[in-house]
Amino acid sequence: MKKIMDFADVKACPEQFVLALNDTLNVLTGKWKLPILGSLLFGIKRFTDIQKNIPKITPRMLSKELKDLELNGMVKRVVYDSTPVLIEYELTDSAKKLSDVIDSMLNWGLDHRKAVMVG
Amino acid sequence: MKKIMDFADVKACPEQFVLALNDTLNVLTGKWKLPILGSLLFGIKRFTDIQKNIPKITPRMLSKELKDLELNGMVKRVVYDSTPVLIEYELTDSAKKLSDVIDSMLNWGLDHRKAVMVG
DNA sequence: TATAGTGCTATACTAAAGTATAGTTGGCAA
DNA sequence: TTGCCAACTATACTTTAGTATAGCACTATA
Repeated sequence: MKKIMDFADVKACPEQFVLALNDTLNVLTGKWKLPILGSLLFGIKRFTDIQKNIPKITPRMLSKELKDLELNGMVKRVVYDSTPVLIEYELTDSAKKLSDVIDSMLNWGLDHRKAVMVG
Repeated sequence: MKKIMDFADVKACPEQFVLALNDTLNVLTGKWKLPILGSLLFGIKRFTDIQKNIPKITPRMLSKELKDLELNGMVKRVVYDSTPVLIEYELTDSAKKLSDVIDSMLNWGLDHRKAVMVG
């Protein structure tokens, strides 16, 4: 996997900051991460529930992205050993706190649109 | 160009919010946008100055990204009709305000790292 | 026995993002 | 007149991201 960012040469920015920023961008970018996080914000969901919220996603991508989000501590995968086996996905506390970041992105985006309109 | 996000089916989120969030992500994602913005945060720069700050970027990518950032109202390109012709790049006011967003991303990233370490 | 639902995986593909390398235009300095 | 600097552009390429389509293992229901 290639790193999205490479700040190695922007000396003024300490490495831990680069890494932290990198982490944040990584859990937000790509076509499907925000929709998935958005779907899970409304509560615990199963694979097919998320698919219903995001009809255009393929099972391959949903599976891949959920794995990725799990690896990055954004999503908890809970397996119920019932018949049939049920699997639930839920956001971690950390992931829930992302909404503050999203708010600030949203507000900047709205302001920026206004600024660009006015020119 | 393909859209990065497609929230069309996450009904709860009004379109203007989707667009604004989309805009914010678009000016942040990709391998080089943050390094370039970071370089310009330290002041007005010329093409080769930015290249010196970010040695690994190719002129093709720098040119492409600067155009993109200009189109998105993040960067102003000023041409001095001197000999030789000088060209300067500087951040717009809107772009400077991005540092608040970046701060919030940074803080979330730092917290998240701690949370994941402990977890 | 056939069909359908759940939670996926496999294979093959296209499209977008990024890299490598060379070349251009124009002036200028040695 | 050779070579260099600035600010790029052109072409070809590789890598990563995302899509399309099919199928599997298991169980329940008709």
